[in-house]
Amino acid sequence: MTEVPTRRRAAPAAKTATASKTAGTAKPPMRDALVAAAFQLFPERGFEQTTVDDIVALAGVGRRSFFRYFPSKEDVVFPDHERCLADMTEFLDASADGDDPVARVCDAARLVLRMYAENPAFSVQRYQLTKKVPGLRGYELSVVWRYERTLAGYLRGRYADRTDGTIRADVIAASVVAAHNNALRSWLRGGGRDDAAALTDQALDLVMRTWSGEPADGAGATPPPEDDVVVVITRRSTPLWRVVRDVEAAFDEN
Amino acid sequence: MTEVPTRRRAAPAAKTATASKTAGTAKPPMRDALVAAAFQLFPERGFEQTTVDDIVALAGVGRRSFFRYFPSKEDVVFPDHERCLADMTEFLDASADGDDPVARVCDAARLVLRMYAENPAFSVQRYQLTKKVPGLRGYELSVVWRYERTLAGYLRGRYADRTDGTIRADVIAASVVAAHNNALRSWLRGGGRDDAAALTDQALDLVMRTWSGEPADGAGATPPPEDDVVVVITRRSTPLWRVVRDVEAAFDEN
DNA sequence: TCAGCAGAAGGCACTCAGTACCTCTGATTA
DNA sequence: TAATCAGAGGTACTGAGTGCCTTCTGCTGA
Repeated sequence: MTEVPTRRRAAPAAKTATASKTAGTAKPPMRDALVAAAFQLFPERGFEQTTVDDIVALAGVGRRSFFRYFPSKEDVVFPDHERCLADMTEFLDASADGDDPVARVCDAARLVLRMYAENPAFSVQRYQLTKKVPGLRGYELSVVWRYERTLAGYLRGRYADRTDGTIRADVIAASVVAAHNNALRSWLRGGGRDDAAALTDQALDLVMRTWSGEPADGAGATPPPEDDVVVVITRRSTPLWRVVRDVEAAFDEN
Repeated sequence: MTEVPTRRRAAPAAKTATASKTAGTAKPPMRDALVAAAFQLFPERGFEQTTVDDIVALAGVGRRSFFRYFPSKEDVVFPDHERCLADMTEFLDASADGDDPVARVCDAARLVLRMYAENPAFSVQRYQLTKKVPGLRGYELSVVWRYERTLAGYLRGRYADRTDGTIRADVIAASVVAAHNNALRSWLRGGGRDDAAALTDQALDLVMRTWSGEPADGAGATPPPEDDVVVVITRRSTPLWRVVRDVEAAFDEN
């Protein structure tokens, strides 16, 4: 049996969810059954060699039902992105004017990585698929594009007063997505065993250092003022709490 | 009637056949006839409402021939990208080590815009299509992705000696593509009447100012060289939890 | 308790993209 | 003139995706 992403989604299955409450044990909703069946077959035969008929036969449901839950065969490979996209939109909508816009979109990108990291085995399996199937790669690109446009839309709003607002928004959004994808891919290549959050932070750090805290209109990438930089030199053997204390002290200086 | 990239009507195919032998990459006229027929029908009925049978009927050729020239129905909408991609690869391969890598990829991006600008009417018509047909947008994304990977591949080579080489390459490539697309879209929205080159220069200027001429190998939490010493470079504005995470990640490395 | 209702699921038939395989035709060459 | 070869057409097939209708099931109100 194959792992299935966290059970969150369920627009059509909402009724079933409440109904299953009375029934005690929830029977696996059809959507999850289809994903499970698909991800049992894909690694065996490959994506293209697996027909929708194969999937519905294994799941024991009618063919027509497949397309009720997934508009296309590709959609079954990315069952959670709609939800994640909604989360990201919501997260950005909840942003305050005082926030650093760049930091905000970086945090929004972290939501996506968190979704992947919630089910490492599933994510890695999917990565194996998307790597070799051009159709799936194309689908993934359109998903990524929607994330990028969401981030860019937010930034365009925040940079509305700048003359170079839209282009700056687009470029920063692209940078964030590229950095995120870089981290995500290296995490996936590592089999999902590394610390995904740390990888992401490291990748987004370049974006933050480059784009964050640029108030002036039309100014290039101004390196941060010297006094803002804190250098910490320590040893691996030092207890973490002591490092934290020292960093905190350095931050508080002046 | 519709404009087509390189106009060559399909009539007696004999002479062109011998010509193509000498010219090497000269396009068979049937290919152009198919593109012309497609772009006559698409604006009338829409992309999805036009079947391949409609196109071949109008072009007066067999259905099988369509798929000999275009692997998919979408391909007929982007008949020149393969060539442009090859040009870009060639251009980057011809780069010298002394060149500024960022300036080089910006120039490579200009090649793409130049291709669009060669046939403004055709480009604008295609833009109208891709805007409203999700399938075509997806196809376009995969084309853009290939350009981006080409640029990133070049930059990865140029930044091979940097610790943050791959991520820097990916982020800069994404920035260049985003800036280019921003300019391209505003040119297309303007009906292809503005000065495309000027728009592109303006857009790429932000990328140049931001990324060009940054020799130093900057990094957040740099992985320890060989001994126990860990160097963390951060900024006061960075949230403490993130610093802690970076330090932790640096400690865990190796 | 039952009729009726609504929504979820199944079934059927259809369109169309894309492929495999074969034939035909016309030009070139031995 | 015969052999060959490449480009084009034709036929039949698979499989994704859709429209429409039927069936089932669980809920609700009389």
